[in-house]
Amino acid sequence: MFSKTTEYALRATIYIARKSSEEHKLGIDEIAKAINSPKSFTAKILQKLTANNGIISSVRGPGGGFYLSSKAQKRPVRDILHVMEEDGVLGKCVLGLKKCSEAMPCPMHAEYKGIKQQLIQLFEHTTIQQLAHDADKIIPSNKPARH
Amino acid sequence: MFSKTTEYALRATIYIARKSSEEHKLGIDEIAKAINSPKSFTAKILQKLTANNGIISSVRGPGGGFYLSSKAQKRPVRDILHVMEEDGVLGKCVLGLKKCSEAMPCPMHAEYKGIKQQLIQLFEHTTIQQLAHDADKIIPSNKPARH
DNA sequence: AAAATAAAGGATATTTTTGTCCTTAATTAT
DNA sequence: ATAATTAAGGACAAAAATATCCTTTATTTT
Repeated sequence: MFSKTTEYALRATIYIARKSSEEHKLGIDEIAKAINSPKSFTAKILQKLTANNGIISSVRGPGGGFYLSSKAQKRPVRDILHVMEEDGVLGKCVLGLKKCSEAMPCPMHAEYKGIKQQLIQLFEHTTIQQLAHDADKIIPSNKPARH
Repeated sequence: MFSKTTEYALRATIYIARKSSEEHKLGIDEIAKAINSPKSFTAKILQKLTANNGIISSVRGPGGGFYLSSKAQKRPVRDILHVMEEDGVLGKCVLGLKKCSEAMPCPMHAEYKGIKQQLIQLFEHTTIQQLAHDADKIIPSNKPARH
């Protein structure tokens, strides 16, 4: 469905959401190892997600690393796809036609329409936080409970 | 969702289903033009779909070309994906995890599960013929009516 | 038999995606 | 100030996907 690049982006962001906070940032080594992705390549992806007040926050130097602000946590997963310039795949025609619409439908349009809508809804309505929380219900993270 | 190769495979097969018969075969030039794909590349794809009693039938020489047997018409669209070795994408984990299951779910598993099932069902239950017929309802082909 | 037609197949080229490595910049601790 | 740490960024490499071209084989027509 998505490119490896986007898969890494999703996995990394969700991992950071689960395990980090502004007080406890994560290094690229830990992240890449945890999500099983090539380190330098993942670094590039995080750079992209970090650029111009993006989804992920980062700080350089000792004690630095990546984390997700609580505001970012509430953003829809689709925002990750958008930064990776792959949110297009959600609405794309299954047969790859550039002009495929209600007025000019491809042969699969009617059959695929409903699924496409659900896909868009899923990524639009699901927040990063929700996924992080879901994951924590199954495999609890080591993120310290706040009190 | 799919690679260009698979998109061309789907478009070409559906086009052939609509416009060809054993008595009226189609040449690669017509097909590539009609589905808006690079000719030689499409030829390779058709080769693959034709190989060892595959989905598409072909005959060389004058009057030759590609066509779909009525038996092939009744095959599910998933068979095209299978030949293109891309049927895996339907069941694949959205986050690209190799081990993602009910027992070891990825963070999106629960949310995506239903959509994945629908996707699989769609490609399994829809036949090439159905799509060709759907398309004909909108843009009638020039396929001569049989009587 | 020869010529013409059309797919099959091999070799190669181009582009995109994926991945690595090294240097630079920022920040902190000594 | 200096050294250590960590992300940012540029240049390059490898692999995969996409695309083109040319030759061969099968078939039909002349």
